[in-house]
Parts: sequence; C-alpha cells; structure tokens
Amino acid sequence: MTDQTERDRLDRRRRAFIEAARELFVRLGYERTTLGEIVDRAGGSLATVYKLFGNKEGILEVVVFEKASSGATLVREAAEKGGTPQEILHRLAVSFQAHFLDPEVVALVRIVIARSVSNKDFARRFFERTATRTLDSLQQLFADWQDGGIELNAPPHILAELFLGLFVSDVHADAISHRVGMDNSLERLRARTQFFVMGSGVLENKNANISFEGSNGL
Amino acid sequence: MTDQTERDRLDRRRRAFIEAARELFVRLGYERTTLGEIVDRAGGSLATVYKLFGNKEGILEVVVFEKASSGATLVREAAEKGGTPQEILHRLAVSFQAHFLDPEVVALVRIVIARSVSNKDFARRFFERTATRTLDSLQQLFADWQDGGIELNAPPHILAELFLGLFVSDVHADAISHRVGMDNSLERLRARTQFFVMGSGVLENKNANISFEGSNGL
DNA sequence: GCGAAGATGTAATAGATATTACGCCCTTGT
DNA sequence: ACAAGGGCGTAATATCTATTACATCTTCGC
Repeated sequence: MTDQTERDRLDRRRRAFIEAARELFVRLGYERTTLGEIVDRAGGSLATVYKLFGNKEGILEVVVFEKASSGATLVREAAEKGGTPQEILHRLAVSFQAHFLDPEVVALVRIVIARSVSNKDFARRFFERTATRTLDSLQQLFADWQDGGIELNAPPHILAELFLGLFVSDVHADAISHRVGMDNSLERLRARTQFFVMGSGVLENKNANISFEGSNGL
Repeated sequence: MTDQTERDRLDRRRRAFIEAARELFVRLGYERTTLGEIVDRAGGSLATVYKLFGNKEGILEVVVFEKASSGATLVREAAEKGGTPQEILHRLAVSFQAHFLDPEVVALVRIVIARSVSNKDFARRFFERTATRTLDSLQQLFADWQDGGIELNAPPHILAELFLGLFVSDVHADAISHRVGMDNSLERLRARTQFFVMGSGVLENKNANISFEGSNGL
C-alpha cells in the first residue's frame, strides 16, 4: 500500500489549494476568483481540486471555516488572567478588536454575506460557529460574575449581545467602507470599554471584585 | 416637439424597471438577477433598459440610492418632539430599528457589501450617504445636549458611534443569519436604550432636562 | 527498475448572461 | 391621415467559467 505517502502528497496539495484559494478569495472575492487561478497559483490541476473539494463551493467552505473561529477562546483567556471586571473587559476588548477586525476575517465575512443570499444554510452555520458561540461564552462570563455577587443592570444575555455588538458594528462598517477613516486607536477602545462598564453597572460593584482590587485607572 | 409626453412615457417605464429590479434584487441578489427577468417583469425591452441606465450596474445604483437614506431625518424628528434625553433616545431607537432592520434595507446592504469587493467606490458612497450622515446628525444632537448643560461620559462623536452601533450590529447579524432567532421585541429595545442612557451618563443629569421633567418610567 | 495508483495538463463540454444590433410598429403632434 | 421619433421584441454576439473527460506522466513501495 502507498496509503501514507499518498495521503501526505495529497495533504500538501490540499494545503496549497487552500492557501491559494484564501489569498484569492480575500483579494478578489468568491465570484471573481476562478478555479483556474487557484490552480495556477497552487500548482496541481483542476481534476485534483474536484477530487479534494467536490466543487468550487466546497473549497470556499473549507477556507471560511478554517479561518473563522469563535471568540470563545479569547473570552476564556481573558477571564483566566483574573483581575477586576473592568480589567478583564478591557483585555477582552483588545483581543476582540484584533480578532474581528483582522482584514482577512473581514474579507471572509463579506464573502459569507454575499453567499448568504443564495446559500442561507452556509451563512447560518458560519453565524453559529462564530457569533453564537462567542455570545454563549460571554453570557456565561457575565452570569458567573452575577453569581459571584456582582449586580448587573441587565441580564447576562443582553449584556453579551451589547458587548459583542461594540465590535460587530465596526466589522460591519469596515465591510462596507473598506477602512475609510477607521479609527482603531487604543483610546477609542478604552472609551468603549468604559462606556460598557458604565452601562452594564459593573462599576458600581467596586468592592465585589473577582480576585484583586481594581486599579481604577482604566 | 413631443418632449413632455415622451418624457412621461419614459418616466413610467423607468419607474417600472426600478420597481421590478428592486423586487428581484432583494429576493435573488444582484448577481442572480438577470436583466431579462427585470424586463419580463417590468415590460418594455432590454434596449430601453440600456438607454435609461447604461448597464446593469447603473440600475443597481439607482435602486440602492433611492431606498437607502440616512437616519438624519429620524434624528431631527425625534429631537423636535422634545422631552428628556431618555425619551428622545427611546423614540429614536424605535424609529432606527424600524428603519435599519427593514428587510428590504438589509437585503440591499447585503448587495452593497457583496459589490464592495469589486466596486469600492460604490460602497463608500453608500456608506457616506447612510452611516456617515446619520453619525453627523447624532453627534450634533449630543453636542447640543452638552451645550445645554448635560454632562456626558464621552465626547459626542464617540457616543454617536455607540448609539448607532446598537442598531448596526443587529443589521449585521441579520445580514448574515437571515433572521434566525432575531428578537426585535420592545423590551429588548428598552434594555438597549437604558443601557445607552447609563453608559453615556445622561441619567445623572436628571435636573438638566431639555424641556419637560423626565418621566423616570422608561 | 517495476508496476500500479493516482495526480497532472489539456482540451472539450455546456450553460449562462451581459451587451449590442436591427427592423418593426405604435404613439404623438400636426 | 401622416410622418417620424423612439420604444419594442428578437436574435445574434461574445465571453466567461464551472465542470467533466481522458490520455500521460510521477511517485513510491517492493
């Protein structure tokens, strides 16, 4: 049998196709990227593309779902470092901004939205694996805080939507405007976090800190 | 001369083309709508479409810019009715939600985002005429309040972004998920307005009302 | 080296649709 | 009525690209 080595060879081809496809999809969009271009760039042949991915949509699915992950990991990481809610939220804001406003991610979001018209299911799965999961883990975070004695102005699921919304609205603006006059400064981010802290009510729980005393200098 | 009547006839055709195109663009998307279908639905002929709009993209531009207006009018209307900032913001939230989450508007936003890849300028003009103008008028509203003695937690332009962001994030979710599990209830809207009121700091200015006393029952 | 599995390159298929060309017929003002 | 400008309908053009078919060449274990 040549199973193992054959698989290695195919895997290398597969990787090459995926990288080439992603690069082209991001730059040109889905419709304007032709399978011929992908093959030209990755090497190999059309026949192999069809063997590996079935059709053009198949390679898009792989590219999109490989790149677009949920923010659940970021939530966990930010929470694990401890600190006051303000500190955690600010750390989370920094990593959310980096994650969701990554130009490749935004470009893929554009493609998903475009395809969502003719392929609703695809878009829903994308939404499920990104937004919904992130929302769930944010909701859990806020619920934990609440259980820990922190009084919140709104139920956890509402706050989760609101916090994520701070970044989603930027993604949306970026998706349309292609970064015209986008301000991703740290000051803007701080102002947003601060806004959320005030609106959610966590600031009124100064004594109910999670583990340390809050440095109030946010 | 047959100027006047000719113009009338053409105008009627033009309207019919635009209505048919919008209906089809919204339902099928831009790429999947064929000029032939538009003509079938509107009557007339391909030749006339080209005479009136130049090409397929031309008719899209007309359809999009006719439907997508800024929220500046809504801001003005909400402000003119007077009341406390909370009341004004809540009225504004109601009309923003109705306006931005109109299914036709969302469908056109999808199309604009899809076209933004190959036609950045088109998308930017759209962004300019919708988001930017709405932001400007919101910023003006908050600046006026500030001038009137209301202390705000953040500069007007930041608050404008945040307030608009509350709705934009919903548009974005809708654009991707096609209304799976969307909750447009009034309670959710109230919670969001309340959140914004707390975060922006206008609630701390209870005595600095605009014209009436604030009913606190928001 | 050998042989086979399968990747490769090329070319053919196949369908879709934006765009153009053109002659006909209707509407309209005189 | 009529003359004419212009919309109408149809057909032709002109690509473009996903998808398939096939003969050939590589690769890799033996």
